[in-house]
Amino acid sequence: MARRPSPEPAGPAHHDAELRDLQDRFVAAWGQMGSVWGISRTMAEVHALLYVTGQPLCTDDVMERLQISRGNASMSLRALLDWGIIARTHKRGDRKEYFVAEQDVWAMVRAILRERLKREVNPLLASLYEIREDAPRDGEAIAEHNARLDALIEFFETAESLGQRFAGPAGAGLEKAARLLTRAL
Amino acid sequence: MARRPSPEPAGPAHHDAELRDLQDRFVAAWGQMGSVWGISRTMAEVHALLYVTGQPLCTDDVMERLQISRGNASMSLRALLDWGIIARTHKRGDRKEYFVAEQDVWAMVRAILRERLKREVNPLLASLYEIREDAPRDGEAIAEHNARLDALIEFFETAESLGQRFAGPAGAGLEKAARLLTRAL
DNA sequence: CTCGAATTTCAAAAACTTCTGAAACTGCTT
DNA sequence: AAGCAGTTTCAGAAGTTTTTGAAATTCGAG
Repeated sequence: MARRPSPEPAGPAHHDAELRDLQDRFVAAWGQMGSVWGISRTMAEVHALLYVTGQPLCTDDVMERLQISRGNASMSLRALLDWGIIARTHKRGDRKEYFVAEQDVWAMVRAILRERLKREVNPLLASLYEIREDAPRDGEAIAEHNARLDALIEFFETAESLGQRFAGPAGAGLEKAARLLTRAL
Repeated sequence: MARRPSPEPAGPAHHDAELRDLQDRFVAAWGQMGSVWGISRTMAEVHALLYVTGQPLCTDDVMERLQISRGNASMSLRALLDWGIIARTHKRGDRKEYFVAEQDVWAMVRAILRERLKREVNPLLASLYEIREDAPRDGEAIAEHNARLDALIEFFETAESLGQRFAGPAGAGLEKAARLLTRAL
């Protein structure tokens, strides 16, 4: 069976290679970015590929296009599902799972923010609270130490609460916030 | 010569060990966090130590307290200087360099944001512009591809411009933004 | 229930990052 | 201008993360 028998009404043939090249360049750029954030380059590339093609792709498509192993493709796709920035789909009469990337950039960023708050900020706040609670209340050096911790705690509580408010899963919260700030003097 | 002959008017002796323990716990927590962001655990620990002690420390202090090599301490301190979240100082009649962490949390966060915009967002935007410019203008598939890139570009331009406005080196820009959002319905 | 396609898991290998420690360097002091 | 305290550099070692590929597992169809 042919791999992907013209997935949509084919455009002028000479554009296909060109498009593929542009997509590859985007995948590379986004992959670079990913490795600077906490996720692996490959995971970012898989996401980039799904985003930029805008089509449902299966594990084999991803493997072939990015030249990675089955295990790696499977792991990366799963991790992206956990982050909530890609979703499963199915094609009629095909047992395979296909994956599509969230196409709304703001929704994607909201999902990323939520996940990072959960993974990074919450545990940090928990540690800070613990440390703060075990601190004695007397002594000048201790008082200064506590003040420094409190300043940090206050900042992260603000971040957490703004995150809750503007990075919720539905709605235009984040986009609204951006507009509000853009217009503010 | 004694290492650090009571650097400030000593509090009750039994508190010193306790304070040290609290500081160590903070260093560990912040170090963890650092490794999730793009910086190395050690670099984050060095910063944590400087922040939480609030005192100027020299390379040897850092080496001893964190049990790391001279090279590592030197590299980490330098990287933190590059990020603009610690500064050099000197003590009268002492040839050594000492380092202090920025103590204002908001200023610290502004510095981190600025640096991350510069290192992560700017290069990505540059790549996106390049890819976008090389794209042909005709063909349906190409048009969709371009639309996806444009959505991303728009988002990162917004991020960049908000960053410019609210993460400037001086002033209360970021804190103001946070208050504005906190009060907004 | 059995078959087989699709997916997940995982131990080992490869790739990459961080750390060390000794040597090279810098620039102050005498 | 030699000595020296302090700092930086860097090649290799140690440690960590990522990737592979083959085996185990899942799950739908017959």
